[in-house]
Amino acid sequence: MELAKAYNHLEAERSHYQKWEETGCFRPELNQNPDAKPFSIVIPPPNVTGSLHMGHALQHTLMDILIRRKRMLGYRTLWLPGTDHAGISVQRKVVEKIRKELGKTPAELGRDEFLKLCWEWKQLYGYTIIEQIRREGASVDWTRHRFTMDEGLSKAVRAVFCRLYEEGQIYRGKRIVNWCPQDKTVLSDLEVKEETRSDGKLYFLKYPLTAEFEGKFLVVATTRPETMLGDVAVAVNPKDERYSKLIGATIALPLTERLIPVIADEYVDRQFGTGAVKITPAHDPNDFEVALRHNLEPLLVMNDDGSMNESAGKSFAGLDRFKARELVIEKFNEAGLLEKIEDYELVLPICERCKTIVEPILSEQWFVRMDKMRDLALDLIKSKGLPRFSPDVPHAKVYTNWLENLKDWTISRQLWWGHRIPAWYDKDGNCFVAEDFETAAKRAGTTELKQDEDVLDTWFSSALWPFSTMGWDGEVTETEDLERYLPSDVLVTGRDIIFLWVSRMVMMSLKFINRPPFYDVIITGTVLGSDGKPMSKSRNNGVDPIEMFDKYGVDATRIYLASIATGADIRWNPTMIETYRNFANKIWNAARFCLMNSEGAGVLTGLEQVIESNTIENEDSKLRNVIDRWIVSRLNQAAESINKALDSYQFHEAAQTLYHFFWDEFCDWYIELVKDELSSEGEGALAARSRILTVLERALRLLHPFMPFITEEIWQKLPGTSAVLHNPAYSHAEKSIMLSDFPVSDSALIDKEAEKQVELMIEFIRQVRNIRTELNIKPSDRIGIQVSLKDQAGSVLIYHQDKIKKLARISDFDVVDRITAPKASARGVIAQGAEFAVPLEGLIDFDEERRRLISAIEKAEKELIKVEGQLSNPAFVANAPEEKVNQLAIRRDELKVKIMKTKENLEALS
RNA sequence: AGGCACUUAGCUCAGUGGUAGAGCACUACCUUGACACGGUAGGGGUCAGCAGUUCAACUCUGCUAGUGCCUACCA
Repeated sequence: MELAKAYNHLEAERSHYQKWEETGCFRPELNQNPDAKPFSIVIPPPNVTGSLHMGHALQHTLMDILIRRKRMLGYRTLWLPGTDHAGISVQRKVVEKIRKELGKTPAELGRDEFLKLCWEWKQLYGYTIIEQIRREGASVDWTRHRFTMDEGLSKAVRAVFCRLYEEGQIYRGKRIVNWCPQDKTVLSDLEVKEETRSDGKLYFLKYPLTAEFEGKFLVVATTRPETMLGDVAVAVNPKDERYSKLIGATIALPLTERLIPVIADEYVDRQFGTGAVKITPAHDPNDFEVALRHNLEPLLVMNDDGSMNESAGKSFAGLDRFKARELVIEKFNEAGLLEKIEDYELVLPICERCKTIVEPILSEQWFVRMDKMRDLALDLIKSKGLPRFSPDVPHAKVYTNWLENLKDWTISRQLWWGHRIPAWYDKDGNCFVAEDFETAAKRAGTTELKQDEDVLDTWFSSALWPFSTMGWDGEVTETEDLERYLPSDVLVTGRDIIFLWVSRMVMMSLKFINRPPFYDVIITGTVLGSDGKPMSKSRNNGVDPIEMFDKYGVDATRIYLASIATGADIRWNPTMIETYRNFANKIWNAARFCLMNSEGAGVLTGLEQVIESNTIENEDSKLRNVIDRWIVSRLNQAAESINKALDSYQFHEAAQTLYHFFWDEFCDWYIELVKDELSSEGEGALAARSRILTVLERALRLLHPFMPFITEEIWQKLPGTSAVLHNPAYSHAEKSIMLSDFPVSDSALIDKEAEKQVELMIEFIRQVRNIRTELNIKPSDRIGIQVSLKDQAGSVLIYHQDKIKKLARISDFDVVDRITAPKASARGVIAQGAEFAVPLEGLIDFDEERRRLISAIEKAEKELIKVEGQLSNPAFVANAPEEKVNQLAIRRDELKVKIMKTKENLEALS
């Protein structure tokens, strides 16, 4: 079997995913072990708005790594996929589409027609996203795919709404809410972002007093002068002596015909502005509270599109709020009532999605009470520490603090696309909440009912996602999936939706299922552009994951993403993805080499066979198979470290271990050290070929969760792979690396002695190579070498001298008791008392060699001074752990020997 | 305004109470039958600054300076 010279990722990616999906590899039902432990992840459903971005690719990669590894370990693994209807985002897109294509507004189209177009949109983009998730290699169970507006999930939404309403946890009321005049809907606090404007202004308006204070003014400061049209009072602090006489006085509100009182309220800060505050209860939450306390009627002066309404007066009605602001100032100025305008840095609330300035406005909406639900979530994290956030700092604390200060949740939205609120009104305005029209009608005693026009916040259905996707719909409350997979094991998501989503899933699951939705929450960082700023269209610094897949391959992109995911923000680094593309190529070529030399060989089923196959009686097998014992030991340590890292969600550590094990240890040393055996004609060649195939195969298994495609591509081609290598739970299934048994460390195969001996060989080869380079010896020149060795350290070098000769390009390897090489030699000292000399008559540059030795002595002496300094410190010897002291003492002796021998060499040279 | 995080080689970033690491970039050499998306050998850092705890601090504590993020109803 021969592989192409370079790895063609596109070809591999095309074929394997389809095969996996078709053969049911992603389904938990494939697992035939009745006692298999479940492991589940529910995907955060991507919005059906457009296409996936790098953040998705990152999160999906991490989830897939966890899932694939657990599957290979024999868990009954479910990764449940789905998509979100994303109410406001999709509605905006469709509104834009019909405006462009039909020149119509939603109102002109009508609700039903508009919704039809929304569903068409969902079909199209939902499909795109599903295809992209496939492209990522995500091993999700597509047979369980859910959409937030599927019938069952919608039923769950209605059931939850009704039950919370019946319990009084959902109510309808008039509150100051965040209003987006562009989207014409209310927004929850979490959907409102802030923008600092340094060019803001603070306007000081003079309000004329009446009656006994005729001719006097009260000056108020405001950033939104147009709201003065809705003023119902001016408030001062009751303790403010400047104004105490004016409390109870009347103001003739300019530009209106209205008279408003001066009132006293603790809310007013005497230090700020003028100490007098205009009270606009319909357009400011604080003012609303003040008005409630003083029994003042709010006056709404704005329309839902941000223009002024009739109540604002004839000259303002219909004017946009910002035009109205200009006009108010102009008129105040004309009347001599504008005291001054100051520059003022202000923070504007803006709509998260359309960036329009949000208007606080009095409106009737639906809310969920948060006090009791909040306590459910708080108890869970305080008493059981759930969910466990990773990284724990700072998220657990931020989450807890947020819950403690939680306010009621505005759940109605003035949209059409979404779950319509299951509330009906009779002609007298009485409200009937029920799961369907028939029930509502029965309760109302009439069918003349009108359903609430509004839909629910998208996050309402998302909050039910962990259990609604598993079949819970209020009527059906127990399913096999729920029993088995809830709580799911891990949630992988971004920081930005801890409050919006994570907290609400916790509350709803506890409330309705009486179980947490998940145990662990992995919070990933944000993928930033290469300029260090968040990726965005306007900055043009976005990186499309699909383009990366095409250019570098899915596997390279995946392991790159895994290698940097620490929970901190990630700056997109184009050179790193290239590094991992190169890594994929390295894997490919290593496999290519192994396959070129696989004649008659095959993967061995047990790793211990790698050592056994190189054990021959009546010979010193310990020396013979030391290199195999070394690589098997290193492989086991890699497996241990990878498993440990993934158990604690340290993906980058696992990625690094894989990279260095495969490249540095397997390719650079193991392959090079055994190369000669593979191509030999001798008896041993076959076994050696099987050994290298086996080590490669295990390495591929370790790599598979990170790089599913290339590993499957190669694995399928390795001679000797079959379902025998599968985890026992999948022994019946068609062969695939994704069902193979994930390597776990076998302590019996960890061999420190072998590691030490091979390290000695490596160190020896390195030193000889170093001498060659430093003394400018041509690569083509073979050199002779004299070696003086001690004990068994030496026996390894002697036994494997042919390999050493090849790798260090040595012609003669003379083992001697004492170095007798001529003066004109380069010398080296290695650990364990071994030294060597390279006689180089005519080639050696004395000065060069002297410089080299002096530099080596200096380096060692520098370290020795440090080590001796520490050892001669009585406090150190007394306080430091004995092991540390001993280690250092050994190091001191080593250094001393090394310095002494090197000095001898230096002397011999002169 | 509060809270949190970050500051390590030219660049992008790992990392640990006990001799500073990776990738890229850099220098020199190499068409060595897996791989130039490669190989070999190198150079390069008083781990932001100051002070403290400790036998020992890049690692723990405090302060300072920059940078970033989150939360908050101040007109």
